[in-house]
Amino acid sequence: MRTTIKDIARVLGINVSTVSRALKDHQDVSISTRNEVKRVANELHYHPNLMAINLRNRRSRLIGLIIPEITMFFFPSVIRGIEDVLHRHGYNLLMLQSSEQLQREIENVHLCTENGVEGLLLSVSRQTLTTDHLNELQTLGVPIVLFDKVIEKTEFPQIIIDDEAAAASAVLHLQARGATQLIGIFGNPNLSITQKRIAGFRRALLQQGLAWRDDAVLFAENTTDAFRLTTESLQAATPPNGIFTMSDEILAGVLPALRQKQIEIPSACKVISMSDGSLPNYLDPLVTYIHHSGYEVGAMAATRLCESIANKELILPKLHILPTTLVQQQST
Amino acid sequence: MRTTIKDIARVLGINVSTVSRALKDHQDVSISTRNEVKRVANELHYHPNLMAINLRNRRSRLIGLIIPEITMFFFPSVIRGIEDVLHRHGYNLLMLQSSEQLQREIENVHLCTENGVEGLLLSVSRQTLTTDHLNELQTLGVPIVLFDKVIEKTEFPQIIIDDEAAAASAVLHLQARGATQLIGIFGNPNLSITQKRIAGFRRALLQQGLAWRDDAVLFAENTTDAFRLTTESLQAATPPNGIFTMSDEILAGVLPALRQKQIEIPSACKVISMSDGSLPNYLDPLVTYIHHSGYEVGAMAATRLCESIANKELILPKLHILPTTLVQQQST
DNA sequence: TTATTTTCCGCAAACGTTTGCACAAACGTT
DNA sequence: AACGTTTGTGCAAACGTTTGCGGAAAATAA
Repeated sequence: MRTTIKDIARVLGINVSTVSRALKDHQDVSISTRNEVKRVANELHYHPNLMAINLRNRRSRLIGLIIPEITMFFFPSVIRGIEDVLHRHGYNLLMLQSSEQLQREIENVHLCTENGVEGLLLSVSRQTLTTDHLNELQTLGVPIVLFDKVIEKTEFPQIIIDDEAAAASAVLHLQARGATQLIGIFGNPNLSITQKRIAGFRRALLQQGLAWRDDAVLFAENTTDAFRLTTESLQAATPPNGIFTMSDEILAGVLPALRQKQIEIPSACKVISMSDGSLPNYLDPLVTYIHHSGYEVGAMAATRLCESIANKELILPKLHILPTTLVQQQST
Repeated sequence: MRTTIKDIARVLGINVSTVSRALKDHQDVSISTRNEVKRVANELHYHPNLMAINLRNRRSRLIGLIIPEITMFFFPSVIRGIEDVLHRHGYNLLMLQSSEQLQREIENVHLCTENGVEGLLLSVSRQTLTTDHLNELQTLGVPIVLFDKVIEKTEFPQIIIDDEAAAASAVLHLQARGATQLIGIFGNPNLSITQKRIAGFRRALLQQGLAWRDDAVLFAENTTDAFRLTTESLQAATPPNGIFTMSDEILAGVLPALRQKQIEIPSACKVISMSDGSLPNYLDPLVTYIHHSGYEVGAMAATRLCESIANKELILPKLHILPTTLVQQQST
């Protein structure tokens, strides 16, 4: 049985309230009893019961994190950023997976409500089209920050990057390197992150007077999809000589497809991706990418959340846009 | 303000105890009031306060997970396995990072204690040499399961694979393919996972009468280390023609080093790794590896933990050894 | 009718804390 | 010596639940 404040009180023959105050160095308690209390607390290996404290104080020091699925792509660094910041602010992380299912996502939001999280970080599932399921939590005064996989139709604050510009600059880079027939492979089209990258891709293509192919914009749900789409694309009448991939996950499918078709990079086909830079370093060839830091996204999302909890302000600036940089590899 | 059971009671002019029972379809409450209660609960968007429930019931439905650092290697799939199983058993995950620091790990164990976790899953940090810091939690009757990064000197149950055999079979495979000068690159030598793989590597080397080089066993803390060590090794008088890497993280450093030195795989140098199979699929060339499932490790660890919570048995069989399989790639 | 059982609900204590308030003892002031 | 002040402690309520127990009203049995 865990030792409680009561046990300490009983041992010393004093009241629990005195023990409680002594443990937090309250001025009302004499130095001598404070020391006695601490001594006994140590001897009995006392640990405060957070459930009781939280109930009493109506706080939980818990932040909910809901992500579609924890894959090796992008999320590990995001979570690292989140955990670091939350730890620094004294919060703990309740991690939930939606497994790309809206139903699970909704359940998880409820779990967060019931666990009394003080804030929620959310990256939505593939099936999520609105943020209606967040309204109740918000009504309760719990701040919510969306990051990375966000959707367009929502008034919740979001941490993202300048997707439009990033995608556009990727196109410019491909063109500068001599690519003329471009395709872009994208993820879930519901996500605003995807829509914006498509927009940037398309805008740059048109502005630069580049060919607009039927298969200019492709959607891959995962790495396998990306592999298949790339392969198909390469079999077209005029195969692409420039490929933009919007994520590591997609890039991971594109490269093997090119390799299998024995298409040389970058001579026969240029490739550029958007990435947080972890995977591309391990691939061959080292592909050029628009770098956006997953760690930064996570850290920023967590920071914003903590601030908004501290200030009790629910109305945050809607968007927070993180910078991106071009990481040019010699080989591409 | 969240609506509570009291609010519902007040609205209906009945006692909270009746509401409580009604909500869980207790026989003692008439069908009609049960329905009334549920109706009002719905209208007021009632969500039970888990902090109160947990305090009252002395349970938390929380499982602590402490890992050194959430990287893209191995842990994502482990966490997926853990989360899936825990969710199925109605548990939530409290995720803590030790950032490879013993101090943080100890703090995190305390956090687990204070949050009243009902079980702990632990993968130790680089600095962890004993499991003394777990004793207190164990004394409290909280079951603990170690997985993957475990240490030798401990009586806690562990989920691991047959590391010795796996490493040995890797050596056999390299030899069968014609490699004669073998080196192995390993991770943290404190971990029993490392020690066992070294043992297997060494045993097979000796049994097969293969050359024992001064640099046969190397230790890399991370990918960068692995790159450096490989490069150095290749500059030796007799460069290796077979390399065994004990993890994806190391493999990710070895391949670029070989590539930079323009050493052909597998003609000039054979490579084999141990992996959960995610990364190797994206690398070029596709290297052969001893497959062990991260998902399985996580799922098994979580399953064992849930069982042991359910049965209130703290004494689990010490080791649980998961199977491995050789995944042979055509190219190597 | 009366006696017995069943049905339904309320009371109150408990889980481990925190905190406003009351109050006794010791102190300092005229 | 009579009065305020400070210092240290205890009492009790509260946070939102659950649950054993008791008992009134209703239903059934005699």
